Amino acid sequence: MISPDRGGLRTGEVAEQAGVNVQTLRYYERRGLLTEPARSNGGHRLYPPDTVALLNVIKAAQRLGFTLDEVAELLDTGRRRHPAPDLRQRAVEKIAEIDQRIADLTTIRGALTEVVDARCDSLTNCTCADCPIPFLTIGRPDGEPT
Amino acid sequence: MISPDRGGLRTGEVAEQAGVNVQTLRYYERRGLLTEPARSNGGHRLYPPDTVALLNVIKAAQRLGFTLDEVAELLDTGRRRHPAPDLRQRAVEKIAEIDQRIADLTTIRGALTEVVDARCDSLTNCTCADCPIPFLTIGRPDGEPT
DNA sequence: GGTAAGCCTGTACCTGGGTACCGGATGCAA
DNA sequence: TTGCATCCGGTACCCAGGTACAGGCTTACC
Repeated sequence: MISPDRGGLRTGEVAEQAGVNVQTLRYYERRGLLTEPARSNGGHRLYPPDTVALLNVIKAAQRLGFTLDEVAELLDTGRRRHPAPDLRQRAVEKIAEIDQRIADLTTIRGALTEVVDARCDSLTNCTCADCPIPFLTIGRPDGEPT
Repeated sequence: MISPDRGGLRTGEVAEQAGVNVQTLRYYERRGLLTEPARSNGGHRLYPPDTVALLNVIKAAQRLGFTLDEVAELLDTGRRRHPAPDLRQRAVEKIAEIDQRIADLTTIRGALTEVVDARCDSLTNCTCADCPIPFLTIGRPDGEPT
């Protein structure tokens, strides 16, 4: 089952091999993650074979918490052969972001635990003693009382 | 500066006291978080005074990580005077969700640390020895190789 | 050359939590 | 009664990351 060489992979082939929707390929092209591929005489896209690997890299970067804009930028600086301590720099920043998110979630978790421990039974008319709900000040923008 | 009693608070008053946009009140009404208030002869909404407190409760619940749909449901079961061990139950489930999110973030953090430690310099053409990027299998749906 | 699968562009839609704008009606104080 | 602030309903828009559909063209295979 050797596929015929037409000078590149077709959208459907790339999409299937990368485990991605066909529409997503065109979406990534619009977003600048994929450069515009060659075309057949009839106007069909013909992707270079390493496109599949590139898509896997993109998916890996997404799993690392980078947004598509960030991935596009990283790929772009890579293409331009910048001096590029860029990736490490970005990774360090991402780690800080993640630490912050974990800290926030931990705070919220603590508040939820309080709600459970106090045996709150209602958001608005909780009958439990020392109900913590009115005092939930997590991340409240101002210190105003409830 | 005693405001005249017209049988309820106007949207602008509620919005200001709750620190919320006026549009948000109508949005919450559509979403079922606020019941439809009484109206003036001219059709203007007149909210009962405890609406401000209710909005604070909603905001607190949001900060705990509940979606608006979940808050609406919790308020609804509260209104219907269900037996309602509901809130506790939901809180316990939320805690489990949060634990999962923290675990995911921790995994990602580990992978990012690897990238930083290995001194990766490019997403696609990293020149570092033992580059971990191709092996980033975090949360990959299938075990297929990169 | 026929036919079906695949691809093309363009546009609209989805989730979640709102925000903004429009033209017209109301509320309220002077 | 006049004038201005506020409110009304309806609709469109924002973010991110896609997905879906319509109507028409190309490619591939027999």
